[in-house]
Amino acid sequence: MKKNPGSNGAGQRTHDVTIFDVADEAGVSYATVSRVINNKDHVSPEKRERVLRAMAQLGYVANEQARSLAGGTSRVVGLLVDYLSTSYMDEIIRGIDETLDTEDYDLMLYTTHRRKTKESAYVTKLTRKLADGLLLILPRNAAAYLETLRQRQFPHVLIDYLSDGQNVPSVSTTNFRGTCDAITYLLSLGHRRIGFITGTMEFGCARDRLNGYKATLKDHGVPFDPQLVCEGDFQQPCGYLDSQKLLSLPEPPTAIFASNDLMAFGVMEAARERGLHLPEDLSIIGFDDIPQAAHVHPTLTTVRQPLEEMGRSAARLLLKYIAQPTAAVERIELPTELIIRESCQGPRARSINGSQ
Amino acid sequence: MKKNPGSNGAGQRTHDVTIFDVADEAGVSYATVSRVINNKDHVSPEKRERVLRAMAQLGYVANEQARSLAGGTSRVVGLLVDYLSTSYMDEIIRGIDETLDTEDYDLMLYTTHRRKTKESAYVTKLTRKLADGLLLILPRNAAAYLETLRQRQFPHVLIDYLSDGQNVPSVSTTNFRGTCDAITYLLSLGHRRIGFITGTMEFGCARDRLNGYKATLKDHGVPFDPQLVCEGDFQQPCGYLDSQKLLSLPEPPTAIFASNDLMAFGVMEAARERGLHLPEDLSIIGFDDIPQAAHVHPTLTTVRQPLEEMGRSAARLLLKYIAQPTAAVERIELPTELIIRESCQGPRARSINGSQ
DNA sequence: TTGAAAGCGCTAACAT
DNA sequence: ATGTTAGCGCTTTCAA
Repeated sequence: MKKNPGSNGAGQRTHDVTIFDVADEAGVSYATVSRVINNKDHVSPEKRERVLRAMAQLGYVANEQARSLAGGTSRVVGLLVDYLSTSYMDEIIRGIDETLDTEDYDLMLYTTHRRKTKESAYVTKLTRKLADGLLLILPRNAAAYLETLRQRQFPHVLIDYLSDGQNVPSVSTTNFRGTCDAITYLLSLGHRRIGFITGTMEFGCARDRLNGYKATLKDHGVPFDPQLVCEGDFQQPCGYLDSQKLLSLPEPPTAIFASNDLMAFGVMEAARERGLHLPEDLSIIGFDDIPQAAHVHPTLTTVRQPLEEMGRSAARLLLKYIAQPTAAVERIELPTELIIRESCQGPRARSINGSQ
Repeated sequence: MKKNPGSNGAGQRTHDVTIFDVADEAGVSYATVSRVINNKDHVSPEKRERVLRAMAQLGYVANEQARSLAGGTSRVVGLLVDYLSTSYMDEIIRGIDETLDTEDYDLMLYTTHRRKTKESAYVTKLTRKLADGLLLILPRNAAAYLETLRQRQFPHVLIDYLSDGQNVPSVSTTNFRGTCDAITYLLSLGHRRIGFITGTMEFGCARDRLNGYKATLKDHGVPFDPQLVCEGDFQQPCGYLDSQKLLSLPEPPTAIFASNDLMAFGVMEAARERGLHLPEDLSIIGFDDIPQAAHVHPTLTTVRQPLEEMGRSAARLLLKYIAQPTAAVERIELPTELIIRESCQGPRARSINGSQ
């Protein structure tokens, strides 16, 4: 006794409307309905029209689970992130969303909240056909499962992951170059003692930025002073703390480069608390250009990463791998751009040009 | 000619390991394997053991799509949010995650990015068995689909949604009471001119906070001055702008209540830019107690919402509705708590006690 | 306790 | 162009 469409004795609807009901209503076979749903050829305009009307009338909505089971594709993309609280993530996700949306893909979110081991567990789960592909933003433990992903030919793209040497599908930006631009700019303003607050050093992007700093100083014949470098963690409080340290130096920096905007905000805070005027007494430069950067005071000069575009590129690349899993590994590197706002100017006292 | 398990002529594995393979390996029927997977009774310890071993050995992972199709439950919960960039969201999501994780549920994320109409579209989609339940944080357009959800008995819980009067499953906090506490505190410090920056007024929580402000003033016999109220939008730049306005008043406030921490940070910025010392020249109080509140300088006095607990409660309530869809509508209201830190003190000049 | 068998709603190959 | 049929991997009766 099948819980059958149509025949519901009592007043209440017993089940959701299926492809079957639509077929009934339109007076065609349910294969035809399937064809219409999937926009296949070989359906007469007239029947297509009838099916469409029946669908609308019945309020048919496809059961994704069933489509997935039958067709082997879930139209879901897994997204693995550490945490969500920064605009950095939000901007990237916006880009991902946008791209996936046009292709009618959904996003499954897994936040590890810094529980490193969660990453692998989630990856295993997603891989099992729950998702068609996997996007990872700033993964911490990628090495643990990257090989599995590759072997299983499970489509995946990493965002902002730089594994020196490894050939992994990824989207990143010109971290090295971007930092060079920033430091060069500071140098051109006359700064010679430039403080540097790193990001979390386990990330390749953080290392690249530090390297950019060192290389630029060297290029310009400015000696590298290890005292001017503090290790940060990409969080605002750390920027605050590190800059305290930097500003307490016997010979403090006249400018500080923070490896992301959030830490730059911390620097601003510390500077202001010491009664320094910005940017007269201290130039500050960040990295990312999150929306907030344009809204602090003074507005923050920073190295812009095209976050939204990173998300879009990653999603597009992933979609490509989903369509053809054997496509060659691509490593997309998007250009950064120095956005000059108000937070930097020439150094006050020991100015190179000795003015004032 | 079925693409059959086991019999893969060539070297390569043709398919993922299924319940079928496990049954083969363990020498039992696949129904038994299903029983083991679902922790059902009526399986001899010995066979259970064998199945378990086979599963481990083969690295079996269930296909959630199939389980869902067959069993009618997807073990997925949909989460609808506007945007992600604030700790507010992250904290709540952390709580949701935690609870769902223990019950082995996954989270499907839909970010509307302020595109109001997206909400309804997503709700329809999720509803169609893609998810077992739906969680909405601060929905903007809830009225549009709440009735449908109710009629279909689709499990859903709204977070921080206050529809005056409507009986909707939800989790919120004592917005009114929390604001009263904050204003009372400011009053007790001697403040009489207290600026108020509202949240987005379309949200019930924002309205409740404003009401709390008005009620408290009235209770204490302090006349309400409309000039002291500015409409905000829960974003930092707005806090900055609104406080500029407030501080430019002929008779500026000696304290400002911002309807969330983010806007309070904006107030701090504006105050500092004007050369005001905090908290001597201006007391500032926020709402939320996002992690950052403890890390700014001065540390922010604020009305704490138990964000993570809100997430947990909402998830728990949703799980309950999933288990029994006809359970009575519950509206959970969690208590807020005034967290006193450094950003408030008595007013300087026109002090009540006339000291200094 | 265990196995056999019938679907869940759909896609895709195969007929017609 | 359209219909028929065989599964996708699993849960769940129903027998045994």
